[in-house]
Amino acid sequence: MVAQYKCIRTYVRVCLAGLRGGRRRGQACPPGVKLGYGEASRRTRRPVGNAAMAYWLFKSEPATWSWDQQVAAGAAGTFWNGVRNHLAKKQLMAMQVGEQGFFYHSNEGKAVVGLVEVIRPYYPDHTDETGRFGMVDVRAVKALPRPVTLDAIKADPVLAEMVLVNNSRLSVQPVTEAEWARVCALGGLG
DNA sequence: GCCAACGTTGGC
DNA sequence: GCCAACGTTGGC
Repeated sequence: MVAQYKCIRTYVRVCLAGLRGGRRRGQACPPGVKLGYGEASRRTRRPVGNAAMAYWLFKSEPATWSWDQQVAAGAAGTFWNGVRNHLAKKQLMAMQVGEQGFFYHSNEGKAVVGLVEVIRPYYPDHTDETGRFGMVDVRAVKALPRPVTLDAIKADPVLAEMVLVNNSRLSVQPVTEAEWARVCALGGLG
């Protein structure tokens, strides 16, 4: 295995490049190779042993981009472009691959209709001429059996602190674990 | 760096 | 379609 590389240094460099992400090379680093400490933190940019997952909410006007379109995009997902607000950008930048978010229909519908998963971390938004904003890729995970309406969210004391209630204009929002569980329950999941 | 004017979002 | 809330812009 190692012999295919000119030397062990080249081999380790290739492995590290794979770990840093960017494009997947299709091959994990073979076992038995010590990459040294810091591997996990390089992978996740989070302290080792802290696997806390964050939750999010993505707003979209169905006339612009609907849940049905998101579902149709399938496992390959789509980029979530168009964010032009620095607070929303901050949320996008904090997202980790594998984290989930609500898909919320604003204007028409006004309800959480499904769950999405982040499948690519923050990278530049090619539709932003200023070059200041970025985006992530998301894919549809599943629809809520029962959409959770804004009215239902506002009526629920557990959800009184949701950003959706208090700063409804923010297009990408953080969601607490308790809020996540509650909305999922109201939607007929879990 | 303040702040008025303006534009946009999104609930109603 | 109205308008409150919020963010951005640009003159000073």
